[in-house]
Amino acid sequence: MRETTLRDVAELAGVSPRTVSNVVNGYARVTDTTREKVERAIAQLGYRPNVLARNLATGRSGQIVVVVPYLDTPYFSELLQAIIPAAREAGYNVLVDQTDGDPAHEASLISQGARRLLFDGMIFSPLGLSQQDLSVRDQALPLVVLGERTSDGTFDHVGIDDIAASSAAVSHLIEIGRTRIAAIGDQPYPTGEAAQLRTRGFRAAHAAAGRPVDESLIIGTARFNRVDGATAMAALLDRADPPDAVFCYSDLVASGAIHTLLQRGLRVPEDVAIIGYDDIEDGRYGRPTISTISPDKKAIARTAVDRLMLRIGSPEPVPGVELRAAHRLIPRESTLGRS
Amino acid sequence: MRETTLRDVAELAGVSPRTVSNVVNGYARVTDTTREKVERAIAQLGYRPNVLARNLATGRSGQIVVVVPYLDTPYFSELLQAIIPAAREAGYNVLVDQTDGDPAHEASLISQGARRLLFDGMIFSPLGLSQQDLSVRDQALPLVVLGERTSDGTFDHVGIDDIAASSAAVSHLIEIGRTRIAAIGDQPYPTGEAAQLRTRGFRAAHAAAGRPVDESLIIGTARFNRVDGATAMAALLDRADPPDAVFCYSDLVASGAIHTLLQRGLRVPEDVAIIGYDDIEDGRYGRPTISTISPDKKAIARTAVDRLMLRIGSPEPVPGVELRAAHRLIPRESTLGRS
DNA sequence: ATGAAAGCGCTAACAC
DNA sequence: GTGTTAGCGCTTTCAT
Repeated sequence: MRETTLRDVAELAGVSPRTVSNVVNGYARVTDTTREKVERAIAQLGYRPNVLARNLATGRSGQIVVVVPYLDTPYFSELLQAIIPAAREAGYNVLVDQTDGDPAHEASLISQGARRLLFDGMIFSPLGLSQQDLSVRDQALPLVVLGERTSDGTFDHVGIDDIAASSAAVSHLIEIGRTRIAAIGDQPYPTGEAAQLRTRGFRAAHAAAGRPVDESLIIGTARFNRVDGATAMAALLDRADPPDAVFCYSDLVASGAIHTLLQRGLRVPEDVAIIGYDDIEDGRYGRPTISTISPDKKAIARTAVDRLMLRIGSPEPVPGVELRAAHRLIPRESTLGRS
Repeated sequence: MRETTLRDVAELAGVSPRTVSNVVNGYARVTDTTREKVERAIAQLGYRPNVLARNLATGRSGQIVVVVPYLDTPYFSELLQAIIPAAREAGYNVLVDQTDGDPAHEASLISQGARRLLFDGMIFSPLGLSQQDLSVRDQALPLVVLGERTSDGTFDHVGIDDIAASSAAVSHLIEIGRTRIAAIGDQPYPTGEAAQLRTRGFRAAHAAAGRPVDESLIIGTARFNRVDGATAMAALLDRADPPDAVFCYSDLVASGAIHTLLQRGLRVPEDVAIIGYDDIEDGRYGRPTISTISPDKKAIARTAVDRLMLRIGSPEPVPGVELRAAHRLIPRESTLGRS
């Protein structure tokens, strides 16, 4: 059986398609009697607008896509959890894509307009893409970038002040009296901009305290996963002069590091204090609970969606801006011990 | 500037739109010379098909929607992580929706066809919906249901054998010599079908071992989160006769339970052994690592997508079937201790 | 406030 | 193998 169309409704109600459209979309003012007639016809026929047809006619899809490197990384899933309701509130559905951090995949997503018309805008959290790559893109696509990037003026960037946040984390370690502080997660290459900001914060905190940085205590990792943290921590412990505190570039890394420490019979924070980054839910329930930097995810989500809506709605190009969400230091057991 | 259309390409190449369409979609065979001409024109104009127009013409959107209760629950994000690539392989994009377990939201998603045409099919993991509710739905929407449900014949259901899996978990606790085994997570009401299967497995294992079930050791929780596990465990420990083992209905519940135990200075598994369900990544890195039932998530994802593709592709209604993915018991430190 | 009609850009009968 | 053409169902300009 054919689906009932707007035209069917118009016929039954004895009005033109135009009027039905007006009623459905609440555009122009319609007489109450007309509206009622139309609504009765809609109800009677069980009419529901064909979104596909509307999309073609309007040239908009009512969808945005959110691109993250890994969906099963708690930070991203928690962020997505916040983005989806915000987008829905704005009348948009959310498509999700994950790139596995693959630079080629990421590049194709922002350059190719193949799927351009499938979504009206994109919220993108790049991983394998350098700042350079980010600028070679389809300018027509409204874009908001998350994470540790800098806007080149053609898109908005929403993040927290990573250097300040990292510095606060390390300062906290210094304040509780630690003297040999390591960092796990550096990525000193073009696509590692995110990590490098953390490292700069690490250095800044040392400088502020008048402490020298032991470069050998800055450990690189390919990713920010538990296994990376576990491995790096093991390497640190195998040295002659292990650290008494570690700034981990994510809570997952911290979780992995703690795992290694406990497995070797060391105590956290008595022997080694640990602080992470992201404030994922795990960190609040592990043993010990993980001290961390908490980015305001709700604010990030809302800001990103709001800016994207603004871009989508604006006929002229909107200049790209840098937007900072709040963050705060949350000390927990992994630096303060059991209370 | 207007976007270049298929018609522009046809004109430049000196062929009909039909032929261009054929080339783009690889439908009918096209002469090599013609194809080359067309492809050159496409490249020259930077033509890219308008997906919206194609959608309207074909009546299909090339999108499926995956609906889960909570995106930031590791089990679901891990599942989604597996579903997305599987769907992409089949040529589909994935829309994501989360319901917060809200029955009204869930019901509207499967009944209202308002957004029907936005996706060709749905993979749905209901939470607040009873089996009853599930049957009152838009029959036109190809649907695959995940989790602990039963197909009513109009949709497919993909899950694992929850009773057998739960029974295996509890049998494992019995085998390691535990005698007072509790269960955390029961939900003895219409929307708690999932939990009830686990409880049945709990009973089955006791029966198989010729043990009576202490009904007072079956603790209900509203959800399967860490906080629920932590609270329920505390209640169990406050009793005169605490258990020496607990079967938790999810790894998150197990994680919460362990949190409470350690906080009270009890040892896991020496004092209380814990086994969970889901095999989320956290469980492999906590301290202790969590014994669990591991559903084959990749298999679930692939099976669900395959079945959905089959439903979408079939003109006649496809009879709904029950599909079981594999599961296995993974004993870890929370029952076996440190190795 | 409502009607008539022209597309939106593509697909797919139907011919040749 | 390729051209012709009629929609897909809606929005929206232009009249009235």
